[in-house]
Amino acid sequence: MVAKARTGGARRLGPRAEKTRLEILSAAEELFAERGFSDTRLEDVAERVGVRRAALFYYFRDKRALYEAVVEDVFEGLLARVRSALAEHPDSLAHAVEAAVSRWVEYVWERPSTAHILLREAMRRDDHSEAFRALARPALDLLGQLFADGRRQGVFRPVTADPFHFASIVGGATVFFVAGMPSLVPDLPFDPLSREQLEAHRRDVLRVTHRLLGLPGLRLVTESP
Amino acid sequence: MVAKARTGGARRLGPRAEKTRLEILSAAEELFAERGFSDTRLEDVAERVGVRRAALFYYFRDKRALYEAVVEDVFEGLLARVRSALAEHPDSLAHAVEAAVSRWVEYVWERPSTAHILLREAMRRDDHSEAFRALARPALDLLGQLFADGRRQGVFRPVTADPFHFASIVGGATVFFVAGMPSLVPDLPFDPLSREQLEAHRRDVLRVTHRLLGLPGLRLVTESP
DNA sequence: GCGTGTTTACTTGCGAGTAAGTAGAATACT
DNA sequence: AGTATTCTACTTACTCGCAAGTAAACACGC
Repeated sequence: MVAKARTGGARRLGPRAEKTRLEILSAAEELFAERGFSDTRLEDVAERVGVRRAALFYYFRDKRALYEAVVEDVFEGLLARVRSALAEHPDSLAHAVEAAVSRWVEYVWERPSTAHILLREAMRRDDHSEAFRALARPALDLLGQLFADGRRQGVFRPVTADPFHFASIVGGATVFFVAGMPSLVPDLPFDPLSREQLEAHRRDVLRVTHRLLGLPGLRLVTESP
Repeated sequence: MVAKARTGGARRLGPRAEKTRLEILSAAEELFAERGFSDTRLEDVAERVGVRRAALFYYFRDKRALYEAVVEDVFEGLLARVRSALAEHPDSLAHAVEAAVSRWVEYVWERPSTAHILLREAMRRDDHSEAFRALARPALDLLGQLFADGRRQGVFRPVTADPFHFASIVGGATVFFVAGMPSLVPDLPFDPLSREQLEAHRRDVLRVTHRLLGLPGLRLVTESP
């Protein structure tokens, strides 16, 4: 029986090849983020890597599989980041939430594909990527748990602090700030994605967090003078 | 000289035909919103209307022109709505802003295509639709003017109340609430787009508005007991 | 029998996926 | 060591299907 699946998926790769694979992944991440799935030409991905289109099929079964790999990569990083932020403050829920929100904002800013791809995935009416669901589920559970704890402990506003609405606002705000506003408002006197503006955004989002959850008497950790 | 442009654009239409044109526009609005430009098949638009695909070209020059028409339609409505809300409170900026935010949330909720299409337009890296820019510009000017007034009158927080960041948060939150969350969190125990949840969202967004602008001592108009 | 609205039946181009071939490195064989 | 063989990482050159756009014919009211 000669190898049936000559093409695509998991196989052992030499170190050289592993590098190309990562380059493909990263080129694809940028393009999928910028243009979305359908408007991304594999031709263009290949060109960025400096390789022929057909080479992509050596590493990934098809376009979809490449996309899924990208999604997985991006969201795994995100979830890990938020988790680690929460873990930094095991004693204070309020501080943990602040840290998590802060890190969320930073991650999205550092890797803007996150914002674009998250938005694109969120807008799909048909079913999501395998990869996406695999990460969305635990993320939501985490959030749910957090709110349950926060309300039980009396740290969060009793009734109106709701994970769903909180996530809409904080999630939406940052994702839109990074992925939407810059192109929406094209000729600004400042760079909307500069470090400075990021800090302004984070400050606002923390204020909002504070207000929505009703965190009692917390000075914002990163508030500027 | 026989008619050169047999196809597309502006022409006088009988009342019957005007109706079909509107049906096409509305079917296209839904599909473009759901799937985006590239993933929308004119075939499907036609089918919804109960007409053959080729008929669309009688009313619109090409796919792009149809899309532009949809965008124009949606955003004109939005801008008008917000303008009229502002006009309702010529004496109090604070109330005017609250009304505008409230109406914005409602409009997006009533016509969710707004959220989807706005997001899709905002994510484009290439240049926007003619129709979109034509509406974005005055909307932004309006916002800028509003903030200038608000700060001059001392109604808004002096330094940190910035139109760009404010729009990121309030705009992003609502748009994401309507267009993103429902599919992001698929099996919720409640309908995220019910009237009830809308009210919860609006309440939160007004709180956020209040906090970000530093509106002095305003009881939220729609706060529930 | 003429314009307005709609159809059927094409053309065309583009982009995903495939098949087969190949240079060169790695490994095996004597 | 030197030659043969196999594998790895690609390339070139196709196929194939789909969806936009076009041309010409056609229905139906006036």
